[in-house]
Amino acid sequence: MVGYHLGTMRRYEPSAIEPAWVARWEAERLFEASDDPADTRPRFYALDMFPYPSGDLHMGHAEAFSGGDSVARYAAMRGFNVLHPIGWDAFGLPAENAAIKHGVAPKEWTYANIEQQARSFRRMGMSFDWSRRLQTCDPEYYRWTQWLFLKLFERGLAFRKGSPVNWCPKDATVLTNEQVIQGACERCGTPVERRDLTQWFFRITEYAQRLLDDMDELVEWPERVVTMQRNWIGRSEGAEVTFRIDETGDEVRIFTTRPDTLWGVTFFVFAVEHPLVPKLAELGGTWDRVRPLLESVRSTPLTQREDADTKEGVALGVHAVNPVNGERVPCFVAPYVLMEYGTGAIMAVPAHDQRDFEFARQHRVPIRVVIQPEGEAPLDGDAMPEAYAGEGLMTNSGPFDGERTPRSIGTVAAWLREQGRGAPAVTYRLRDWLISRQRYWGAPIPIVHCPDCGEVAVPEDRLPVELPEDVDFTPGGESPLARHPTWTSVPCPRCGGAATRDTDTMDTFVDSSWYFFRYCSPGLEDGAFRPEDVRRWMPVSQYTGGVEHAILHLLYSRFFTKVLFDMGLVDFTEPFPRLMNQGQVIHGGAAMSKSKGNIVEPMPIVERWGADTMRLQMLFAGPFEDDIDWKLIAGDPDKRPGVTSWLGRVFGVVADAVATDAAEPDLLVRLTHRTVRTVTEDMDRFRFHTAISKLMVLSNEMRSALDAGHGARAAAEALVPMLAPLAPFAAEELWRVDLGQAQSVHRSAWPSFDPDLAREEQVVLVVQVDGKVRDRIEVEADVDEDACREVALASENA
RNA sequence: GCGAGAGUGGCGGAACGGCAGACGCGCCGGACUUAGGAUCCGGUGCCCGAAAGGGCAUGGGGGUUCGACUCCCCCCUCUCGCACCA
Repeated sequence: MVGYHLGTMRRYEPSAIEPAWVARWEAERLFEASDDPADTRPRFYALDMFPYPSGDLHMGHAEAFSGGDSVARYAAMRGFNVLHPIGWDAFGLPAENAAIKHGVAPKEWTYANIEQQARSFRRMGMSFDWSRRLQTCDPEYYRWTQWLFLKLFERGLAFRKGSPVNWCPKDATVLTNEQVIQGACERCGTPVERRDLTQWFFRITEYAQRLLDDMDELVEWPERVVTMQRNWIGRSEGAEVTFRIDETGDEVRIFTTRPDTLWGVTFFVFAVEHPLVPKLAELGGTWDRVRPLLESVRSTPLTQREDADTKEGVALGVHAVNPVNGERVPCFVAPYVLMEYGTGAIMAVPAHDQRDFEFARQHRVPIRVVIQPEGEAPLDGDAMPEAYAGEGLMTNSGPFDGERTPRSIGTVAAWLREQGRGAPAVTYRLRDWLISRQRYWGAPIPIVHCPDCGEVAVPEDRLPVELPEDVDFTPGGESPLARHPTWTSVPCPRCGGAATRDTDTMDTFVDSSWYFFRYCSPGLEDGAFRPEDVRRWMPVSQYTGGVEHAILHLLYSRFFTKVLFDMGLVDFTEPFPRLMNQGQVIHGGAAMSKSKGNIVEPMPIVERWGADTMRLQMLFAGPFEDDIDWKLIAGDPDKRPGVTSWLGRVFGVVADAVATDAAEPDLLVRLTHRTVRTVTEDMDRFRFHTAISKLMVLSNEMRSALDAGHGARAAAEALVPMLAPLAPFAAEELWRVDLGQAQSVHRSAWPSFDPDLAREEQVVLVVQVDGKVRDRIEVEADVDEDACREVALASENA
């Protein structure tokens, strides 16, 4: 029975069916989450990282949302009350650049792009609850971003301090690191300078330990994301030790992870920005040589600061006294010591730290060995080729000679505390979160600066502090808000006197650190969210998005959640216990970019072959978390994609299955049950590509059965719902039209299976002796090892 | 340098320690066609062989096991993070 199948009578025409189902689903309000307290279904919060509206959707969105939408639809079919919202992360610099470049207002540009993306999402058939849609640039949203700022301000978690920025002297404007190209302004080519501004910070460092601890117990994330966060927080254990400057009596604290090497200190180094440096250089008579160093570092753009040479540095002409042995060692100032980490000054042990070693060689400072490796020739400070950072026995270390390191680290730290010369200490690499941006298109910081009262919070009932629209975007000068003629002037909320608004706006990461709470109480006018709504929906059941947000966005959102917990507004501390990262979509081995001319866009594919094809191409390409090289999986763009042909065959096979009432062969019945079992396992683990391949096997077997004159109706009734999360339009069409179901497939139950029928019947046991195949025996699939051995030994034809 | 992950056909990729390469793309041959970018049938890891059949194969080398892509040790390569963090 070859040649034309009955199935060719049922044509698959995605462009004809897909838009009609979009309209139907919306009319039926199929994807709105239920807040009805009488709804007893367990809840499921399927969250996708919300997009930034720069133009239309790109392939990365198509990949991420194909996966996220499958998760949401599958959960609904498994009986969950699903919340699957969408919104836009809509503030940010690109809108301002568009204003400068094309003369279009940031607001117009942003909303036009959002509308475009919203249309594309609808066309793709994403199962979003559109009634909860939000945009972070809406005053009704950023009003609550500002409110959250004030809550942090009240708790002392928002504060101002001086901090350097990249500054272009010609354009008189602050530049982001990305706007600095090889030390020069990207727009005018002028060399960039550093400038200190007083800026707002969030005190995330106060939460460093909790951010670390909660990861161990409360989140199930990809290992690499956990590792990245852990490294970013960068906890180090060691000791704090106080040195005294001999010439002035100043006490200077340092942090070290190696207190066991204290007896090997031969010099002492200050960061260039350390406040004692000018005074000490003056006293030491070295100011003439120190000042040029300070100035050269000052004029180095922030982006190039870390390229500095480890060996660079200048002696201060003063000495520090080592508290453990009273020795006087020379002090230096050097760029390799960072003001931001630790205390901004270090003890230097060249024998056991490579950077100290190189510096010592350059500046002819003695190298003294205080850790000797065991069972090797003793190290000689004058002859060693590099620092020794390994284990060994302490030596030349007074009371601790012979102690074994690294165990001795704790011993020495405890001793320091007893002696009052220091104490065990912990330091983090994490720094406070700089949220000030000298930009227009962001949420204004709701603070008024009063000459008499200082920093005054804008009262909550006067939020939002709205962005003015009549601003000047021409480049140059201060930020548009600072230049505005009237917006900045405002009476002080406390004393009523003349005062000025803060003209900084907030980092857009602030906007995106709480949007998932807002989705729980859309449009709420008297609060950021209702605690009972958040209690019902959160924490998020499954978060889907790019690994590029592995550090900042996730860390900041976790921080906000912990602050809200401390405020008593939420009853959990981790917002996203489960996370999955989609891979990147690349093209020809490289990221897609305009300059490479290798951009492929999803919407033309959707228009030509259908949204289901686009989804299946993405999901079938490989594991969801792996990168996809479009060039390798897509083939000729004018040829019908393989997955489209498959959907066509599914249409044929389902139509044929409906048209016959012949009995189904046992083989097909068993395959159907087995497929339900294994596809369910795949969907539970987001193994979309293997789920699809198993559905292909089932549809192929159905074809064979039908061609042989058998039936396949029950198989079709299992196949179509399993297809629903992956190719929602095709499945809906087949379910409601061909299978004649009244209700949407997306609100029907996920198919179940009979464990007896779903069992693998038999497996072939290959008996090998010394690598040679001796026998092949059919055994029941679920026999245990002992039974196997018995059968094998019994049958062995040796 | 430190950390994480990965090496399987021409390609994307499958494979609770049990017939490696499922499923698909591509390619080859055929059918139907004015045509094929549509559809259908068959073949397709490599080598020897007309065939039957045999040999070799999961980055390399060891080990555990009746049996290893899978578990253990060493090495090589690649990708991705972080990178003067005291």
